[in-house]
Amino acid sequence: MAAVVKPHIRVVLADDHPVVRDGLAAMVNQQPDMEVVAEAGDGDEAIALYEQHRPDVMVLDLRMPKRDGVAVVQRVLEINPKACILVMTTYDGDEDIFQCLSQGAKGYLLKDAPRQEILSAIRAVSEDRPYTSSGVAAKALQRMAKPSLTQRELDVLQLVAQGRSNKDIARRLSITEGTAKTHVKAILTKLDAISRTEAVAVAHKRGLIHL
Amino acid sequence: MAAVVKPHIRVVLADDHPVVRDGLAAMVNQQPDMEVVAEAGDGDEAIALYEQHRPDVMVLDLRMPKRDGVAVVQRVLEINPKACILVMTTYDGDEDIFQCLSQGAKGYLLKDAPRQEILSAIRAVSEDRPYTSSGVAAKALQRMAKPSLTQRELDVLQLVAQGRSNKDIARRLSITEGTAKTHVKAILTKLDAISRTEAVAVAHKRGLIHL
DNA sequence: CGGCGTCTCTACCTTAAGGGGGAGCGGCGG
DNA sequence: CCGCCGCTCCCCCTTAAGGTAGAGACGCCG
Repeated sequence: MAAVVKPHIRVVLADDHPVVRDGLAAMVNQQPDMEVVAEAGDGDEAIALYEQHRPDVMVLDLRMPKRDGVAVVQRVLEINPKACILVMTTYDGDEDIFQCLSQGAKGYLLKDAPRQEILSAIRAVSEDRPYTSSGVAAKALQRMAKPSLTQRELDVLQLVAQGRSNKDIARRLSITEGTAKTHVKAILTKLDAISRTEAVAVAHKRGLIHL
Repeated sequence: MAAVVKPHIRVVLADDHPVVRDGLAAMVNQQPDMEVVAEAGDGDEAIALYEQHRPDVMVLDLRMPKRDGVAVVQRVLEINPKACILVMTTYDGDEDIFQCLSQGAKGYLLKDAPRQEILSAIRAVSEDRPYTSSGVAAKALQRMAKPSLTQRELDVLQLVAQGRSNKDIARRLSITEGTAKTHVKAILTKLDAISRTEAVAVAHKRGLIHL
């Protein structure tokens, strides 16, 4: 076969909802310059299909069974550091998107974006141009200004969100109750919350935790 | 025009994500006996398009801007008590589905359902047969066994989930702090939680509140 | 009408949570 | 090498939260 003048953008989709995959596939396959070559329903499948098909673009849902978007981005970039990954999510408060982008995902997209935006995002990423949904850049700046939680604090926050007491948290993390309180106090300060329950609300809104 | 032997099932879709609407539309329009006649992106639009097109089936997302699924079900059934509504949601813990079903929605569906299930649900509802996603019946029974919260308790719970203190809740609801505590205590008992934070976690898991 | 559930309020008591400090220790980078 | 940061632990103190118990007012339904 001779060289094709206008090669298709080969796309792999990964989303746990069949209806979303169908929607994306319909949109993509309607384009003359795009083609869906595989669809994955969970994180493991996404990685396997990436390796198998080596697509130009991978469209990846952030929340998936077995392995979430962040982990998939990591693994795929290990396989191919030049992989073009477009991360998709439902909620714009998701903290994970920053993790994905800083790890090397080329683009980020909200699921409620209109057709045109989704398609142009795929095109941009396929040409190795970064794409970020409107407003995300602004959010990134806001986020930079706000104090970030340490890993330990995120561990504690997770347990707080489950309704655990300081004593309970201490037991689970093998630390003293006093230390647990210290972490909780740090969390309250950083999230600008008065009570642990408010901290959970704030953290959830910012996408620091997923209930 | 003569009578049609096999009339199409006319469907109106309502979902705030274009990609989901596309997916559903692609699935439905591929069927020889179905047809999407309109698509809505929010609750108000959904009601307007129902009135305008009088479809055989309305597929409705539970969480939508402007007016949520419960309100749309109510309004549409006021317009046409025989309307066939299929409610769709992402999370199976959603308490609202029971409200929709008891209000007269004909079917309930999870968004991560496979193509075949979605299509057969639409067919069932179009023939006025109820359809419920597997496991929902079981959940309904579980739910019946569990104590339900009063409206006032739900009001309090909502504020608790926002991280408000008892005193704050009392002010906002124009009651005394003691009464607020009484309500919170009732909530803790009914949800089988030790602390307010755990109550929020449990309530969120059961879909009693949306953060 | 008489009971039942809801919402309201009360008092007392125990425990957990939050605020304000200080301090030692290990790693990492200037 | 020294300082910064994260993790750990400790003190004391105030306040909020949770447990127990009782009671009055209203509306709904058998």
